[in-house]
Amino acid sequence: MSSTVGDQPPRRATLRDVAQLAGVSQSTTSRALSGEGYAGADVRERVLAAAETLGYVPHAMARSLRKQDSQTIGVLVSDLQNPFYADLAAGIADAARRAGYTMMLTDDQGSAEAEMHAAQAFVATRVAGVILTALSGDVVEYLLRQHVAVVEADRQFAAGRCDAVVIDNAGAARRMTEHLLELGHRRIALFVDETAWTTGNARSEGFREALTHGGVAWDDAFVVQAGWDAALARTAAIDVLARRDHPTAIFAVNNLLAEGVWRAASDLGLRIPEDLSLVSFDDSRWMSMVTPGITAVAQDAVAVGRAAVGRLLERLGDRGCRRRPRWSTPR
Amino acid sequence: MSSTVGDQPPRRATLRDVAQLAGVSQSTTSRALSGEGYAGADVRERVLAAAETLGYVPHAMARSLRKQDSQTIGVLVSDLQNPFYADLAAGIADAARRAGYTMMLTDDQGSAEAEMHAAQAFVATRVAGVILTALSGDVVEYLLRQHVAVVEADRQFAAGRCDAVVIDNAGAARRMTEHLLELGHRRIALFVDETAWTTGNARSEGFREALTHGGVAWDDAFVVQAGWDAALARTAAIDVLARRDHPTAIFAVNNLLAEGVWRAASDLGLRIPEDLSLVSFDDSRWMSMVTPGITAVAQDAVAVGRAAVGRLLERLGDRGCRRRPRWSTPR
DNA sequence: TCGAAGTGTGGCAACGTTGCCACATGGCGG
DNA sequence: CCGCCATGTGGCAACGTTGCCACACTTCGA
Repeated sequence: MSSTVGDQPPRRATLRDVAQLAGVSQSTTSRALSGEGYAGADVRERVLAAAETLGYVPHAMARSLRKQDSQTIGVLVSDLQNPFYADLAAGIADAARRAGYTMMLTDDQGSAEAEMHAAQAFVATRVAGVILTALSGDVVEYLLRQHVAVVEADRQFAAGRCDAVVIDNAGAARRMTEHLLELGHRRIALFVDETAWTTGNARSEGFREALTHGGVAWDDAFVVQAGWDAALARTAAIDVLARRDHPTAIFAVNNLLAEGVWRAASDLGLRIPEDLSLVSFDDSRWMSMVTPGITAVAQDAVAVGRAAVGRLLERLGDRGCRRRPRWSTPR
Repeated sequence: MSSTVGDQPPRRATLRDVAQLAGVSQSTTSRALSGEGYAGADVRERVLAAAETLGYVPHAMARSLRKQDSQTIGVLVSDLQNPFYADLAAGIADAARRAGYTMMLTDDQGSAEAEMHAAQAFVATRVAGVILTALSGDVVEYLLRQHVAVVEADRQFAAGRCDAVVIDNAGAARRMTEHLLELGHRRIALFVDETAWTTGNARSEGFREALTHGGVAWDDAFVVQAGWDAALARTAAIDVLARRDHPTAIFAVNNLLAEGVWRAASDLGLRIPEDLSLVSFDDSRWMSMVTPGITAVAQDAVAVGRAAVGRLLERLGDRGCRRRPRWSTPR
């Protein structure tokens, strides 16, 4: 009666509003909607109807604040434009959604500062956990100090201190190299990104093992630090391939480097695989389109993402059995 | 004195803790940290030191709840594994980070249900705004009913009812088609995804305009509803190209369809561009690698993403001039 | 007939912040 | 000498939820 006469308050409906409309207390309304605790059948019905008419959507932040837990996981990858990370993110998104979690996603563009910033944002949001492809151990240490559940994906900096989902990089690299040796190659170059990362390191290891085992001498000149993008790799590859005793095969440890090498070969008029064999980690779509084909270790990044979510949920003690909310999805 | 003797409470430090350690009230602590309102120089220093030692990170949710605003934007795209959407997301992520916002990202895998679910999650989180590539007008309507600021990207379902960032699809398609006509092509097929979308529709329009203007009769058989992925497009293309009066050029309205057509041409042993001209929307990396090259409308999805964020911030009345927090980034 | 259990419901505090207000100083002019 | 401003600081309520507890009513067995 004495209320203001504003036509339509642009304010979003709150639990209090629903309670008032249904003519019951907030406590009861909460119980009716969440399905925890007693609530009479008729009351429940009235409450649900009221919620529907008001278009009530519970305030996730308020809920989190009160319950001291969050249904959000933080995800931090290196570069969304790289199909490997995009796939990883897609896998995480899918699994997270299924488990009733939402995903807060960022990429650092190889910048440690951006990475740290993102980590802080995750802590600020009190995410339930974080999945990341780190640039160094620093962020992971920070997150662990903040008691955040962390799962490392793809590469590992804090082995033993938190969960990780990684593939057998050394083994795959070894098998790949053995394949090249079987084809008769003796001068094989390795294009590697970041040896400080477990991926680059393990793949180098596998490569070296296979060479040693195959009785091929290790040649430092054939290990190329090819930088972090296709353009740099292209330049580096042109250099290497222009040498007199150029390699007859190149092993690129990721899709970007493979692209660079491929372009370099194209620049130089080299045919693959006649003039140069090219093998790679990360099976990208273009590899099957490009004229003669490239052999690649198919890394199922989507699966890695899903697995990472699985690990994280396990770690959180959540068995993935989330209740569905009671109110129906709006039309 | 009478406090419990737990060694290290795993509980995260709160404003209250910082205040106690600094020996001032919560109010003062809040002011000192946020930089709003009075705070003596010495007090400020003590508070900052206390925050540092405790590793204090402000609780973003509590802040949002109190201030009734959120520093998060919701982003909903169709498919993260499609480079177009990945780029879009990357652009959004970048611009959002710069403006001090965090991003909540999901993809619906073409599922309207997943889309609606995500929209509800956004509302529940009380995001500041949403950027999306919608599947239909329903989600947009829902979000608008909930008074959420919405920016449509790539395609538009609620024209005039909310902001949108779209390119001149009709114009670009027209110019592309004109190019083909100039090359002498008269039998041109259009591979289109979803004519209910403004993208597909406008591109079809531009195509039709160019044909009409160029005096080429419209042939329904040359408009192919090619489905939503490369595999379907491939099959469809094989069908079309096997006809006696097969087209001499194909215009694919997106990168997936172009890939399908390219593979079909490859299957049939057709050379591009000698036997078949292929033009496309979305300039993907593979197009420049694949042997003879494909002409494409380079859509800068990253830029679209950035622009969408710009629009959204404008809409929110935020001029992008966010204050940096006072505490330094942890080591 | 009375108490105990069973079945619902409401009151209230708390989660971690912030912003309004009131209050405590000190220096100053009237 | 008193009141007033400027400069700081603390108290308190509120944001929207949830969960504990207390309470009211019904039913039932002793």
